Amino acid sequence: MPTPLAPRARARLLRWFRAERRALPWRERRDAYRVWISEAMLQQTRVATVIPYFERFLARFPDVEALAAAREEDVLAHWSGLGYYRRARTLHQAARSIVAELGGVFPSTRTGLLELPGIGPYTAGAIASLAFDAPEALVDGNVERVFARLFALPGALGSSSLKERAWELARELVPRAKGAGEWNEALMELGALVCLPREPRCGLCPWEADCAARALGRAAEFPAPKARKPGLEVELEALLVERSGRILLHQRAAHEGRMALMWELPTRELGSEHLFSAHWPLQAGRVLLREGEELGRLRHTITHHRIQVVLRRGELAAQPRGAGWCWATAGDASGLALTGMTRKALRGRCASPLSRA
DNA sequence: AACTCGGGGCG
DNA sequence: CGCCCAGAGTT
Repeated sequence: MPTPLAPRARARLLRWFRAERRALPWRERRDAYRVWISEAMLQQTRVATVIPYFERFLARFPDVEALAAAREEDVLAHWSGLGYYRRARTLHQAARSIVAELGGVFPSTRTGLLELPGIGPYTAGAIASLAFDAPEALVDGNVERVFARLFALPGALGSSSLKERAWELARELVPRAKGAGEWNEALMELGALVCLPREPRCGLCPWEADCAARALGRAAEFPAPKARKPGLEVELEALLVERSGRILLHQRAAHEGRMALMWELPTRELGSEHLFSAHWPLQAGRVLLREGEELGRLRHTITHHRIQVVLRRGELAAQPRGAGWCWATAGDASGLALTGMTRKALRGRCASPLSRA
């Protein structure tokens, strides 16, 4: 198969990247641990969102041993607000596996990396190439979009056909000897800075003359948009139970699909859909809570649910005891693994902002 | 192959 | 308000 991209074009991308690459915290030093944490956080999450989380996380868990030794709840607390909390759990499990089974040494091959929980095809390629400069390809949303335009590939964004074709091209194009990491990073950076989803800045692009979609005058039309379902409407009721300056929080069960082990205001779902729990959290089968006056409403969106939360004052019918309940001050709350919804509900009510030190 | 999982920022 | 983001795991 002929090389789909001329050597001059390849060199043009690298020249562009060396001139334009952003200074990002995880680019300061390239060890496997830092690459891994940044890649895990960056899954489906914007760079600007990740930066403060990355710095707090690295300060608290500076290496894989520190992460492995931490309690899961502490890891979750440092993830609170980032979303996709399974990432934090698999990160923690993988750290323990690396320390317990691999002597604290990071796998340096794609196949070795794929054995670890939370590391899929993209992240394995990223760690192998960025941290170890192994000749491994990667395809993320940026690369998929760049290739869809550069080669005018058919298929919707995220479709298996486009994704598979993008992986083939990525494997063909990645440097065999050295420089795989820089090449991969340059591709992603081009997607992040120039080959933007809505309005590509073709005038700034090192591949403007090479781009098939541009030649058709339809760069912005590639890739085809993904079909999306409308979010389901959900109405929740959350209770603010206060006692001597503290707020009652409830911890979601470990087996909950969503946001397991995260802390939240006691919550139930109104209406009949029951996409969330329809009842107040119980203790030994007993109802502990009664709802009082309405305090306000807020909107929150999680993946496919559009949620309206009615915030009410709550009263205790019995004394909550044992694990799964806590009385938190504003200060405590900043160190807890709160759900985003609870964080939002408490914002402005807590004396100090919920910034995690 | 289709679904699920958070949350935010921007046009 | 819709769209998309340095995806992975489950069904």
